Amino acid sequence: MMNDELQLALRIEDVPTVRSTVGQKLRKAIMSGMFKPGQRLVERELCEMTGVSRPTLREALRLLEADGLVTTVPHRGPVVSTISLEEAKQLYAARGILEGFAGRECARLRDPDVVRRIGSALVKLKAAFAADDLATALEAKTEFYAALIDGCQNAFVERMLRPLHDRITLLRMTSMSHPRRINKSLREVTAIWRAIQSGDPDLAERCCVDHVAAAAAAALKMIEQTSAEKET
Amino acid sequence: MMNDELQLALRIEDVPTVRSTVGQKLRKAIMSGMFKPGQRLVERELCEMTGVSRPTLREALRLLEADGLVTTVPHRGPVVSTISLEEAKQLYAARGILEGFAGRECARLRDPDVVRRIGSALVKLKAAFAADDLATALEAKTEFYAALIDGCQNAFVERMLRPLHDRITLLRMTSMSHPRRINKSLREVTAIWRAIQSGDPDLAERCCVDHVAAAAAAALKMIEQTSAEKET
DNA sequence: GCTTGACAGGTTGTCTTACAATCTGGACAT
DNA sequence: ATGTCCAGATTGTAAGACAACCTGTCAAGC
Repeated sequence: MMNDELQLALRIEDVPTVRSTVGQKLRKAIMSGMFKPGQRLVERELCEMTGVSRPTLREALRLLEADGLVTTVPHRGPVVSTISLEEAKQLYAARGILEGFAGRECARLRDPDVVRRIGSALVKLKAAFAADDLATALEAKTEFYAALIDGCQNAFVERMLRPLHDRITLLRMTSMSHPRRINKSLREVTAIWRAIQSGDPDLAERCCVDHVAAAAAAALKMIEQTSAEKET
Repeated sequence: MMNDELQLALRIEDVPTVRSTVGQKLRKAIMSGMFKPGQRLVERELCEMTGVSRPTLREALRLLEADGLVTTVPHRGPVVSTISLEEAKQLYAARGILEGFAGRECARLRDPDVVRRIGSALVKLKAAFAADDLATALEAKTEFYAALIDGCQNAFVERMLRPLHDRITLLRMTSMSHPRRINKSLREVTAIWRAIQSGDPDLAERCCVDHVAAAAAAALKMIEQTSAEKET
């Protein structure tokens, strides 16, 4: 007989309820820039767009709220979350801690499957970079992080890290960060991979932390620049 | 004129909407052991208990679900979350990372107010321990952690760490951990405080990590014991 | 006896409608 | 220009309803 918990876990993943579907749809809409940070999300409009009722839509909004993607102001309704410079710093700091741990654990466990996934994501990333294909590069990077996060074998870290990544892509929406950093970034993620492959936890953690720190520096610089322009 | 964001932040905190009130009520009910892990939460019963309508209640449940306090199985409804031994390990690991960071940051920033709050929580804890007053001791410990979490000045870490603590008290509900560890625990938190007070980030981090590791060891032992008894 | 299948009851998932409380923006008066 | 107040718009919440689905029971068949 099947393990009860496993059975439940599968069911939770597999059964797509309307609210989770709508939640995913809205999440994509926000992260693709269709809804911009600071924009109000009027419930009735969203209902018409998605074709669901208000109660269901509101439940879906709670999911996004929990991930920090939208902020609901009482009696004013949901708004796509904005982020201040200070908060952005904290966001990257938090990501650095967790991703450092993920890297360390990947190197410690050295699961062949994980190593393979990270490697293939890297190959794809390099190819996309060489071909100047930014869309594919973004996709490859997503795969890279997904493998890294899976690889640390910690459901809690996973559940915390995914929203942070989402928030960061949302942040990029604000700051329109140009991926000119891609070359340096490529070297950094390659270093992470090597450290994991060679099973060096300390090095892997350091590489991850450094990588996030570098990304943070670039992103924050961009934000400062943007907000400085706004002042003018 | 008041800063817009601050104004919003205050409003979000201050205006108690029915759903957040109900959410808090349910949270307390779960964490006080009124609802036990694994127990089904029938929506209509909860409606009658809290006196709110089903849509509102369901939104409140989404909040708890986001914190991991309840797990909603499609077409079966919400259940108070249970935790396996493996998950408990991951939970403590995640807490260790974040709390280590919190300790490090507290020591680095050395905010006088934070140091004071931690100190007074410790005094209260020691007094409660001496008087064998477990309720007050628990309260003091909550204050201690609250100060530590506030002190790291990172909203994201805060938002991640609080649910973890909630989950751990829920876990204690399962394993009925006797606080025999309190003496050792007291020494550990005192060490954390000293490290923070003396402004030694590395030491503070290590103390926090050790403290969580010790708590984890005790709790996991208890869980293993409990589940072993269950087998019989 | 054990497994399989169908049935009944209960619960959730979702929709519809409705209305009070509150916010927002603008007209108006000072 | 500033403050006040009103009307429109939107959210917060309630109530009722029904289909889909799960669970456990009970009978039929191997």
